[in-house]
Order: sequence, then structure tokens, then C-alpha cells
Amino acid sequence: MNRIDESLLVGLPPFRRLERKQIREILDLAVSKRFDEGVAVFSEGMPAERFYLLLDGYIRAVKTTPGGEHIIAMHIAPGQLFGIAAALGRDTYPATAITAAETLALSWPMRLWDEFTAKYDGFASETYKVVGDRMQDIQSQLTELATQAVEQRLASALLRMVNQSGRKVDNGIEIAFPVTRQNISEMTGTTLHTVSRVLSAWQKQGIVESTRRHIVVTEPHQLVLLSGVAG
DNA sequence: GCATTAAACTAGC
DNA sequence: GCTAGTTTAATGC
Repeated sequence: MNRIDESLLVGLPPFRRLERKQIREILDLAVSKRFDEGVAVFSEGMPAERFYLLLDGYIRAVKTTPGGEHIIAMHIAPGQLFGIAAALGRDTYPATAITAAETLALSWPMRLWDEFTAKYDGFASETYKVVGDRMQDIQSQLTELATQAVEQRLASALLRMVNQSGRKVDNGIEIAFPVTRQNISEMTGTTLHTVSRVLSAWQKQGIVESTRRHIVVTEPHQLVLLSGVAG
């Protein structure tokens, strides 16, 4: 079958407290699958048949509004669980999972969720902590949307992506997956035109350097200032 | 301060 | 050459 190396899971939050042998058990129940960029791993409202662990790549959790517009609720980075509807007491997926880059993921049947949380020490507590963290993140984004101006929300959105996926390059920190102006507008509740204007302004000020689908933050501290205390 | 509309430009297939 | 992504300006709420 799919013989996946145990070291892939060792050290990841949900499995941190497990024995090598237990990790082997879990892996033997997993299915691994590769996804191209821009495809849906699962869709909002569909029966949540499996839950996933992202090994490589990036996932966008996308909600569709009644009007047919898209909202990017969050990004998932390698090592994180996603599609964990059971942890939220749901039997359908709350959002669509779109790959933001070429992606490799493990998955298990959702019926194993209760078994995992009961059987493996730390699995439940670690995952519920992750769920809690995500809810806090969504919560603060909500407050942001309601209270902050567009420029501040944009700064926060860039910082969030940098924190989750930033990798050092010679001139700053690069967001590790492709992002378009449209994507950022869907994260911040604005238009791609406004995103474009603000990013070009920041580029002139030397805060970011962006080419198409590609952003390097050269002055993270300046973004922090722009996002936080009114300036 | 921001969305909308429109129009033109460009990188990459 | 086509398409998706981007930029810029004009206009109006």
C-alpha cells in the first residue's frame, strides 16, 4: 500500500505525544494524494467523508456568499489538519478547500476521528487547541473587517500570510505560495483594484516588492505599524 | 476613503 | 496570439 515515512508525522502538533508504533498505525490507515494547484480537495456543504493532513503545499479555505462571491477565510500551512468537520460537530464541510499550490495531503475516513481522539493521547487536546487558535484568528479578522480601514486590513492580511508561510529571501520575507491581487481582495473584503493601488504605493515606499502572484515583504516592521496603531 | 467602470499593459503559456 | 493578472485614471457615492 502507501508506505509513508513515519518521520513525516513526528513532531506535528496532533501527533507530538504519540509513540512511533502508534504513528505507524495511523499512517497505515491513511491515503496520500497529490493535488495540482487551483483544485478543490473538497467543497463547502458536501458530506464530510474524510479529514486531511497537509504534508506539502498550501490550502485556501474559501466560503461562497449567497451572491456568488468568494471569501478566503484562512490559509492552511504544511503540518496542519484541515477538513476536520467532526471536530466542529458537523457532518458537512464548512468551506471549500482550494489548493494554492501543488499539494500533498494525507486523509482518513471521518469515522476514525472519534477513534483517534479516544485512543491517542494528546490527539484531541492538540487538535482542539488548533481549532481554538483558528477561531481566535477568525474572530480578530472579523473585528478588523468591522473597524479597520482597508490599508490596515491589507497590512494584517499580508502579515498573516508571512507568519504562516514566510520564507527568508535575500531582500526580505517571501509569501511561499502564489497570491493574486484578487486573492488578497477576497481575504480583506475589498477590490483587486484597491489592493493593486495600495501594493504599488507600498512598493514605492520600499515596504514590499511584488511581481505577479508573488510578494516579498521587505519591511515587515512597517507593515506592523500600518496594521496596528492608527497611523 | 473607497467602489466601480473602463481601458490599456504584460508575463507566460 | 490568447488569457489571466495587473495597473492606472476617471467618476461618483
